[in-house]
Amino acid sequence: MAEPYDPQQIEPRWQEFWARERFAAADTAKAKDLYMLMMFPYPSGDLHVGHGRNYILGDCLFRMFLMQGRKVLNPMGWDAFGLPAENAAIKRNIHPREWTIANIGRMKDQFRRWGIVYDWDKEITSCEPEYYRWNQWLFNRMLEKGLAYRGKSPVNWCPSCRTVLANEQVVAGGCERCGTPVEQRELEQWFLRITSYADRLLEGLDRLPDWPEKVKVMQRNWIGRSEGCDLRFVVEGVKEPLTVFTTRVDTICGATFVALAPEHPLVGRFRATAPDPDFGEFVDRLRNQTRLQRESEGGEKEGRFTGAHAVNPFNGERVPIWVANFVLMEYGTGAIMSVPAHDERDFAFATKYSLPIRLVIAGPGMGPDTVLAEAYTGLGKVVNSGPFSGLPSEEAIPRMGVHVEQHGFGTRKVRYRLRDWLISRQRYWGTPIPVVYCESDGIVPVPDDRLPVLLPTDIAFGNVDGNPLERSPSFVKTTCPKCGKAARRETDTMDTFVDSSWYYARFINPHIHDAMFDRERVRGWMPVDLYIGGVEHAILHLMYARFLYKVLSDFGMVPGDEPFSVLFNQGMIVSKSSITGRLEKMSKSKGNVVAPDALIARYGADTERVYTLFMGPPEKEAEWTDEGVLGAHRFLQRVWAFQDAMGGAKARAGDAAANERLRIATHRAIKRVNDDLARYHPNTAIAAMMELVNSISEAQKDASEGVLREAYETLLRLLHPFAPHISEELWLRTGHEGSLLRAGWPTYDAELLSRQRVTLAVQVNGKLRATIEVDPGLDAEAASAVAREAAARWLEGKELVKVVHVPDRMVSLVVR
RNA sequence: GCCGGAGUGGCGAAAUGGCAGACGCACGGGACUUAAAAUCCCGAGGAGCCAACGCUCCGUGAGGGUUCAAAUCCCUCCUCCGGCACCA
Repeated sequence: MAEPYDPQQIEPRWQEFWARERFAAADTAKAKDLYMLMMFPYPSGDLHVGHGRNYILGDCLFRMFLMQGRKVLNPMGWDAFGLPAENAAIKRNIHPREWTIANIGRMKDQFRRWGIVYDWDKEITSCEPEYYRWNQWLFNRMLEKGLAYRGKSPVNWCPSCRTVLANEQVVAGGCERCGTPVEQRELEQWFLRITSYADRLLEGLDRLPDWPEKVKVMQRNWIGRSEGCDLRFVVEGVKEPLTVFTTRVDTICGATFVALAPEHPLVGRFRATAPDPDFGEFVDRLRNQTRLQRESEGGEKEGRFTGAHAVNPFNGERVPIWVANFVLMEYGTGAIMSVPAHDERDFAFATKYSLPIRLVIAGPGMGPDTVLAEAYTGLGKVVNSGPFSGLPSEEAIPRMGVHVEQHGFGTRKVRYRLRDWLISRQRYWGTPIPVVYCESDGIVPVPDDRLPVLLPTDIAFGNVDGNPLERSPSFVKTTCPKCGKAARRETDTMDTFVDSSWYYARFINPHIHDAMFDRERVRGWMPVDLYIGGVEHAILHLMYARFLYKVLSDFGMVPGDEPFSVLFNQGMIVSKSSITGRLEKMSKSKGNVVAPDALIARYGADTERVYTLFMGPPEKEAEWTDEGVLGAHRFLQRVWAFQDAMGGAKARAGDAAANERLRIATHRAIKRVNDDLARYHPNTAIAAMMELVNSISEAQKDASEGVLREAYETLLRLLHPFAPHISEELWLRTGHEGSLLRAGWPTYDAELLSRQRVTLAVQVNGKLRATIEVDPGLDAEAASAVAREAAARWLEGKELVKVVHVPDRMVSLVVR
């Protein structure tokens, strides 16, 4: 009898073995085979079982690929810059670097204890100068091409994190990280011109069939492309024209007023002349509102007449100009032509302020004189619009667009919701933006040969306002690279999403010192063939990475223009919160974190791995339960117990039928595990292995030694990617030398499976009436004959009208 | 409001046009045990009929449709989750 299954005794030994044998080492100097990658994590410290899902799934696939003899690059690194390190520094009075490095150590250790193997020779830590200097180098290139620029605009400011944020980092009006309502501030900041790539970012999505539809839709919505016209209205008494943007130029003759955003530059001119005495006060109130405050007003429309009028270029009509709270300065031109008949907001506004509503689009069942109870926003027939009346909207839009350009009323224009990427952060723990401000030369980039601009270490962290970098005289005070005179260094650092936008290319040969990455090898190894990570990065990371990859592509530095061929989003693991009582993502504040340590001590890492992979399809959310863990453990214990039974079968010929049954079960299991892993369904692959375990159990007493051995050793090989420690240990005890990782991946005997008798379902009028065992490959006539016999009872006295035969599956008899 | 995704036993789920509920959890019964745990074996969607072997009907959120055949495809609706949201 073997001793009881004790993971504590076997797991550490194999973990050391895999590390020592460097199974994960990939030689990227050789031709590419496969590049798989998990999104590199932020080293926040301890990992819980929810984090494990991502890495365990990746390791499972990686081990299968290795067993199949593939040469796989599977690296890991650290997205090591970021605010939590800085906050920890303030709180505990240690340097962010120290905190970060300590966390990296802990997380690496956790990976090891999970039995996860990476090619650690390729490790990247993004807070190291050897990495971040290439952020600076890339910034210089983008500056040269006009893709990086300094601009003044209203930006999102998080008062808690004390930094500006990109649009993408504002969620429901609050800071993505801490939830604090974001304020608008007019600041001069650095931007990357992602909007010039908007169309290519959209178009590229169509060439990514193996990305989840959900992610592509989210990116399309975020980019928010709309085609329309910029139209110039002449404003009475004002020289420069007022430009509005519309996607519905076919409705222009229904424009009964023009509305401006409170922040619109023209608004100031009307302060003195506007008829309402509270005009100025009204405008100031709206301007001071945060986004959140505006939203909380629940869409209530509000506005004031400016006293001024504009002229509709199409029909020469004089319409009043209003200031309205629902017009956004951030989108379009900050001014709109309002068509109450065909826009819900305009309708509500016109109703409230008794402005005229004129029908110009007749929908189904409507005529030119139809009185509307609500806005009709669909397409239809143009009416009340002079020469354009009678056209359907679909035709009117392009025709009137041409008319606009021919008569100089404006231009056709494509606009996007997407804003340029604001990368300045008023924080210490990030890549310094490599720029110097000089009295005489203005903005001067730090030349490449003086990179990296290093983060200074003489920093006092504390709960004070402003970027800590501003308080480092050695950093701020510098000289102008052009004229050599005293100058001030930029103290903002880059958004850490810059770091994660190109790291995958550096992984291929990360120790290169004279370049951002090894262009030759990158040409051979990009794109990433399989990218695994959480859906929370659907917009932020995945769009920035696609953008910078396209930039690098334009620089001729990378092949193709999409970095990730296949994207797999694993679902979250949730568990019941002791605070809210609901299923929540694991977090300390929700009191529902399951830490791996106790679990591994009690049941072993293999149990956690098997349970994690068995919980459900990995792309779906799954609930962690302690009972489920037990089931996974029992499964491994049953596998462990087989080592005794194998001895009992020595030199036995066994029962022929039992032998046959077990062989079929074995080969069916191989096929199913293969098929299921190929479609990323480890859950059903494990179910297939459980069935094989059941079959081996049944056959233990009467199958031959050879057949039992084949079944058992096949099981160990199939099991390896899921439960690597126990499978290696049992493989060794079975008398094999060396690692299962080099033992090859089992293949199934297709011929054996194809000659098995099959069960035919027999239906009569769509209802299952019998099942019959037949030889495979039975033709329609023969199948129909046996089916008629089996279902004779239901055919009596009826006329057989039709027979449908699905080979080896079913016969459907239709009777009257 | 718009856009996506989902809804199947007590629970996690499987089956993507062809035998609904594989596999597992929890549960019930039995074996082993002084006992318990562990382990092993058996049972199980619901309703009804039968002494029994078995048989019948119903059943994948609701309703309709296509089909010999629908969890799966189509239409209408409901609920939940996620994303975007005064985007002109």
